[in-house]
Amino acid sequence: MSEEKKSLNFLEQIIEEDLGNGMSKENLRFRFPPEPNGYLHIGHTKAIGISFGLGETYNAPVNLRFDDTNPAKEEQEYVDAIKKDISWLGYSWANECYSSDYFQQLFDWAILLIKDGKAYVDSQSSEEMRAQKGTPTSVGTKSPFRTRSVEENLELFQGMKDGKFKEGEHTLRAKIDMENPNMLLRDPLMYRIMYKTHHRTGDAWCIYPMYDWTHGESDYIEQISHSLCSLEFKPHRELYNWFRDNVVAYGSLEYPNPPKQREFSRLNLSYTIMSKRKLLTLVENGNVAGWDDPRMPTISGLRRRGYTPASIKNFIETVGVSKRENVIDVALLEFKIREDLNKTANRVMAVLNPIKVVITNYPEGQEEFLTAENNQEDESAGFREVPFSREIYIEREDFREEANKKFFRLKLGKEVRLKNAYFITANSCTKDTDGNVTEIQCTYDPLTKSGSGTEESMRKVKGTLHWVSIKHAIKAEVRAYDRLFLDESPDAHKDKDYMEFINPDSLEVIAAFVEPSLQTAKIGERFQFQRLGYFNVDDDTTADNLVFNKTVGLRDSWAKK
RNA sequence: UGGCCUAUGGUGUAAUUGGUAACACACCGGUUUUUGGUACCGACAUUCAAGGUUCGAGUCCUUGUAGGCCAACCA
Repeated sequence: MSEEKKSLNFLEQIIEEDLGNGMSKENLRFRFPPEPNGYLHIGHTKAIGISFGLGETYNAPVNLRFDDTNPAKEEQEYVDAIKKDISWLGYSWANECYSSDYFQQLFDWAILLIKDGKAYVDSQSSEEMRAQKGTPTSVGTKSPFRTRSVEENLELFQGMKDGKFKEGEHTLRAKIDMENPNMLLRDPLMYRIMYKTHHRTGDAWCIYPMYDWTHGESDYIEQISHSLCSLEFKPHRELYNWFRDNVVAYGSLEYPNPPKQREFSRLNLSYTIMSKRKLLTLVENGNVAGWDDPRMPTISGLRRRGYTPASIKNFIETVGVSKRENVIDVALLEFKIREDLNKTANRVMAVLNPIKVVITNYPEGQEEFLTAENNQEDESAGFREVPFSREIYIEREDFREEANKKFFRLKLGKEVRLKNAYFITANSCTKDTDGNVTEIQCTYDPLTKSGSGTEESMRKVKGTLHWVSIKHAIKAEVRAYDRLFLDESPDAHKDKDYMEFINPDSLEVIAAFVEPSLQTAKIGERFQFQRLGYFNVDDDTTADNLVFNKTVGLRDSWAKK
């Protein structure tokens, strides 16, 4: 209704232009094409958000295609994890596709290219071919096998497929231009021999197609209109077009619409890395507990950490799409999860670093249940009862024997409010032989009960503290996380390895006390521990061991001093 | 001694396509507050450089400068 004219990003502009030039809206089709060789991370979310987002805005189908042309690196485990992550984000694909479904079609087209003199079997070693390839500043030279006859090429290629040769003995190459300034056009490899069992095709094939040959033709077969990928594939576009334009000659009846590739910049996040290979290393080195370790920038890690799909989608939307290199501040991601959780997470009280408080004028043995609002941002969240008694825990850092006026919390002779309870005044404290405070003696004012409406309860005090009743509190393990790397761009240093920046203190395990209502908390459930941050129940939780992950802290303008 | 791509506040993204440079985060300050949270208000700060075209340039032209990508039988 509101015609807030949302400005189009450059990809949307391209699509609008194509539509304006006569492309039918029904022909719009996108795809997200991960290689199942690792887990998806927040960087992939950008690509997912772009393609699936375009699918939503144009009501066009989006395929999930596994680019599974290298059985040496790919596994079913990753296929399953990727599907789970995309579903969790809330996207659904039109078709679940696999590049391996097209192996036969690709092979047939390769034969036609050979017959047309556009591909040949090379029988050199990879070293020899690399030497002939030239460099970015010097041209390449032709392979001695480049002029093989069509008949010989056909026979050798069939032999490759039939398993008559050893790995490395022959390859199939496109015959393009060894002197092209774009090195990808210097007779790129189309097939290599590989005796590896594929997670889907088993041992049916012993030659596997390369990325460039496979990807564009898979787009073509699926009739993808806009094949969107990240910037590093820009040089591949020429090759993408070469294969496409040659194959269209063979397939235009069955596949009328040739696809086109466009590139956008990938997402980088400060204080973390976004390389599957490097993330794998963290897992294998034991720097983290696994791909879904809450410190990992993987989707499964973020999920376990307590991030919501909505917060991640909002993040991606805010980040935008362009063609320039960028590093997004993690603070934006953190803002997005706080923004979401502030509205949806119920508030509870938990004490992470306890110190005992005895309310000396509260009758021994007495207890009462006080009414607490679950979420003042959401009226439908309702209320709960929290037990109060003579002995409670508060945070150790919420008490000082003496402090200046800027310290709003408990100090000797001063009054503070206990959230949802009473006002208390600190009168004295007990210390151990080292001088550490072990107990604080306070008195409470019975007339100040929260919600009682009394004049006393309306009194203004600067500080409000959270607390738990010692008798009623339950123990919980809290895992607090810090950033995995201490450097803003850990893998952007030419002279230093990213491993040098690993934060040795990225995980802190805390024995905490939480209010009893949390006894029934379910795995995955999210809460705000008041004044501390947002926490969710970890997968490791068992009947007798409650485990929380700290998703993110509250914004804290006091801690900054 | 190559080819391609990109340059807008600290970070990212916009700018009706040549017409007042805006939005979000971060940072700083204030108001409200039973979370030092939230909400609200305010401040700071920007077109890579130099020329040129034009009444008018972030946008067009020229020349530079800086950064990124490209030499795997990986994707």
